[in-house]
Amino acid sequence: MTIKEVCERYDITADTLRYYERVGVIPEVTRTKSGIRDYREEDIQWVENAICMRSAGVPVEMLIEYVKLFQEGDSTIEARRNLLMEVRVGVQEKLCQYQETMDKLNFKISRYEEAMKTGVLSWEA
Amino acid sequence: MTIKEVCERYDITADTLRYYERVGVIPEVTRTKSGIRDYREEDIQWVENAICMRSAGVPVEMLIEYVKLFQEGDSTIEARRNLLMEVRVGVQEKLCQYQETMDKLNFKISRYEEAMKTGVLSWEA
DNA sequence: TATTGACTTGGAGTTGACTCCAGGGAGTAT
DNA sequence: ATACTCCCTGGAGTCAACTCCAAGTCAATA
Repeated sequence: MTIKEVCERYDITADTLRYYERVGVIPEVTRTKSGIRDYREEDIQWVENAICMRSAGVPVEMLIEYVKLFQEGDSTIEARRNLLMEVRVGVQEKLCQYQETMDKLNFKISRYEEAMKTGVLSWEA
Repeated sequence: MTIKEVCERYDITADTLRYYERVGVIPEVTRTKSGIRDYREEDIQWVENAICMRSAGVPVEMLIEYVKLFQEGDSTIEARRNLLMEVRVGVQEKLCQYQETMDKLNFKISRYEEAMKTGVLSWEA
């Protein structure tokens, strides 16, 4: 799979994909003999993973750390699990904040709808 | 309430509070006659709101727009509701992505726990 | 009244995560 | 074999959102 196909499939730019590889958010991608990236199944799994984690705000730093540990082999299993658990704490916290904000937004919007129907606005902010 | 007290209460820096005010994420804060910020109930409501929205990744730009509309008065009620609905779409989308990432993390972590118990690792990434 | 510590401003600097670009190679269609 | 479109690299540039700083003011205490 060429870089372009991956871009289209995941709606991400080629620059970002190359950047991820360069800094180590994903391991080095398979290449053709002339040096062109040829994303195999495994490479794509890493790309998918990176996109998923980044979409939840997991810092690039942590993804790099994970890949590094992964490449060190089975002796880092526990360290990887610990890292994932640390990531999870952060994501869970953010998830709660997003939910709280959703609640607040729903409340505010309903007040606005009310105000628009009745013409009454008994509040601020 | 002094800026320091607000900082401590919301675990935010004074620089950030001043920045929010400067760019218009919150309206101008009440001052003492000598020009020192004295956060009143209403000011604090705005601060709380800003922190909540920012914690869900709502762009500063949108908060500024909201405050601007608010200050234009009742004629902008509908515009404000529309803005909030636009914000809600973004937050909802992010909320889903966070949930998806949580699921993935839980799955990965459980696989690691499994591997640590059994010593078997039949997977990658 | 002198020091201390918190407050003020405007502007410059930092950070994380991309995003763009110049200069050059490669593979296919005409 | 020329054009066209894609690909490559290393490095510089951009952007949002802070974060820091210098230089000065203010208020409470020794």
